[in-house]
Amino acid sequence: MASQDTPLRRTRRSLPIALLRARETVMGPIREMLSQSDINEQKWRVLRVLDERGPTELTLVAKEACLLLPSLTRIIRAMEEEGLATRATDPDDRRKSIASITDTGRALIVAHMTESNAIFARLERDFGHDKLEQLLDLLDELQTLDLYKP
Amino acid sequence: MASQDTPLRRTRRSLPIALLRARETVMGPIREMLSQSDINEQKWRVLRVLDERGPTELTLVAKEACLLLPSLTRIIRAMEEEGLATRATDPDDRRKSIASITDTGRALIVAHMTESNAIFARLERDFGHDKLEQLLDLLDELQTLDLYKP
DNA sequence: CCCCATTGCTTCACATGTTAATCAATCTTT
DNA sequence: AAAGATTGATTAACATGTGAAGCAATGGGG
Repeated sequence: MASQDTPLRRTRRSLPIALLRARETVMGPIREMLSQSDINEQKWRVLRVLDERGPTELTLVAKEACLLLPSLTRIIRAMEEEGLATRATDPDDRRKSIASITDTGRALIVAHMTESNAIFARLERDFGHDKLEQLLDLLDELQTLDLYKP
Repeated sequence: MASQDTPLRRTRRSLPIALLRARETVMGPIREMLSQSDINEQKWRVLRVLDERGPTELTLVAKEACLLLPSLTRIIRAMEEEGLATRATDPDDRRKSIASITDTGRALIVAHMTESNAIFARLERDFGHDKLEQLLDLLDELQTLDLYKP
């Protein structure tokens, strides 16, 4: 019984948990939106990267979409089969594979753009423009830290 | 070719991506620490919840540890087999299952507490105490929003 | 008491996350 | 140019994420 009277770790606000919950708040509505198209959050991120950057090598797609390469390998294969993306070998370095979005993929973005914009408009309205910018600034700066043991 | 010259969506800072990257920055060192004990991030979260709250019903554990119940079912089963947690049926409501941490589980927390504290100390030192508090405030407030379609 | 909706949890099926191993292409070094 | 190291990507194995279905226990009306 003594073991549950004295937690070994102080109860305090946990940044990892706060980040998880905040993500859930923002992504919940996005996931709901995407569920109407048999597409998920990861494919949506890849689509947007390919749309914004044009043909892009997989390593960079993974970095931009916050995916590990093994995950991206599977996802991009599925997206090829669904006609959302195509791939080609980089002629200058045949190790590299370069992915591109298709017109079908673009159509999918178009189909969801209005609602996606509406979700972020609600975020900006309810949270406040300045606080949102402030939050993005803090998160951007946090990303630059290196917390691994010195 | 025209299709890749005109991204359909403006390139702008993405909150979902920023949250993912920030999480990676913070959790990377934690994962590295835990990898020395055959324990992962999820089990670590569950351990901490059980340590801080004492015996807790699974639904609440899931909420606190940011896990869905199907995931928790598997994780807690593994933790039982590893001797990190125990379970019992709530006598007042036999649908509920109440989980508790074991001494072995507590020992695991003790084993990592120094390094865990060091990681968060580096975070506070490099990021700044005030900015960290500010970030936590913003994230806490973000969590309270409801962005689902009205 | 019985129907029946609800709650708490589990199971299932499939997708992604993660690490390590593997492989081919490329680069470095000699 | 050959040996060794590195890079880009895939595969494999196992864990978690996720939505839907299922099941037992509970709680309300009628």
